[in-house]
Amino acid sequence: MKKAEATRLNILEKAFELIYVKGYQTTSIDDIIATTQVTKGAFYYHFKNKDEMGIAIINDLLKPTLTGSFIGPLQTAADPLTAIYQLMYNLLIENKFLKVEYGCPAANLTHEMTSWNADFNKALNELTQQWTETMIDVIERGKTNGAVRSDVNARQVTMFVMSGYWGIRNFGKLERSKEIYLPYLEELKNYLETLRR
Amino acid sequence: MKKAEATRLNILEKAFELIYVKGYQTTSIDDIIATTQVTKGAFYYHFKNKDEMGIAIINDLLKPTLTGSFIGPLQTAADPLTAIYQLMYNLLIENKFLKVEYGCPAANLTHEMTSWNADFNKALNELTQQWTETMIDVIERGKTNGAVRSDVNARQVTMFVMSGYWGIRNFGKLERSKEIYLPYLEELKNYLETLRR
DNA sequence: CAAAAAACATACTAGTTAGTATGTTTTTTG
DNA sequence: CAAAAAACATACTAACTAGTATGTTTTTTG
Repeated sequence: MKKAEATRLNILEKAFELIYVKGYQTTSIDDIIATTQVTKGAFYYHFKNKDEMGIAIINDLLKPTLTGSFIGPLQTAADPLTAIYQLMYNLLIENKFLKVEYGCPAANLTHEMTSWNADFNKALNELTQQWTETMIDVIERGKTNGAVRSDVNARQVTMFVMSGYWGIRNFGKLERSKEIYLPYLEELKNYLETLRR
Repeated sequence: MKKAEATRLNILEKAFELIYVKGYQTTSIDDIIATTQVTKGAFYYHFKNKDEMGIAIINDLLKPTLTGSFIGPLQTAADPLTAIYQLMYNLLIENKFLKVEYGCPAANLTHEMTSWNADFNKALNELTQQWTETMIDVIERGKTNGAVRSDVNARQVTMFVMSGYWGIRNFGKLERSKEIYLPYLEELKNYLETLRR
């Protein structure tokens, strides 16, 4: 039971790529088996149906990535405000995997699926919660060690910052150029400075 | 040529409702003609194809609404910072048409369509530009009349604020409750106050 | 009011979709 | 190494999709 795991992972990765670019609804099973070179029998051996595969993408691919690229950099940071800015800068400008014209994979799925699919909603909610709670913790830590003003509401700030991130991804899709991220990042920096003690 | 216009408008309005709730790709022509009680012949008399109808929804329905509900309140305002906050509050909390679980119609279409459909991209870009430019003007006006600090970068602030709006709509879809808007709105208020002279 | 154009109605088609039925091959295990 | 289970392969189906072909009805206009 080792090759089978590889097949499953291969399906998830290729399917994720297609869905990131084309959207979930418009990526067909036939698309997926064509690009994976896996037959339909193999696909349905590993997944009960398309939605189960979609949920698996969130839980088995996105969650670990989130932990690595989104959560790790925050937790190890000395100064929380700089860390938040640096994280956003990295995600928007440096990250080679996320493409400006395709936006944020998690945000895409949220937009497309959450209104009418409870399973996707649950999985994506957990994903988001994890990021949110981490950022709240980091800010609270900053309040304790004196880097952040003590009257700052950590949850409010987190919601505000994360909303900005998702929203600027929307602009990116419209403009199809990372240029559009720059004024956002500048103002994010200004805003974060107002929280400093 | 009066009844025909009514038929066309009826199609656009019902189709928009369906698309707002279900998404563009997953709303079929058959769905639309079923809820409008209009036959397929009538539909294709008014629209060359599905995409032409989609673009018409943006240009003939969304643009006028934007002008009324999003742009008007900004232009007539005395204090720009309060006006921006009030606009966001109204859109998120008071507005009876926009539902928290379905998000922002323009953002939904942007997420779903812009990556691969140039016509949708263009129409949605124009829509967004109109709102952006208005907000920039309002802030610049505030700088002139002394309500806003003169070192504030109006475009940066606009991008930052509008990103927040779109992003918090994402959270709303996940949480399916307007409660989630409140911490965002509080922090928006805090942020806007830092721009005051 | 009659001819012409506009507006709508019905029946159909070719392609695509998720999913299944029924196999065969490969791997594991006693 | 043989039986059993896991992993994969092929061919099919029923439902749905956007769009069309070919009508009929309604409205406009000279």
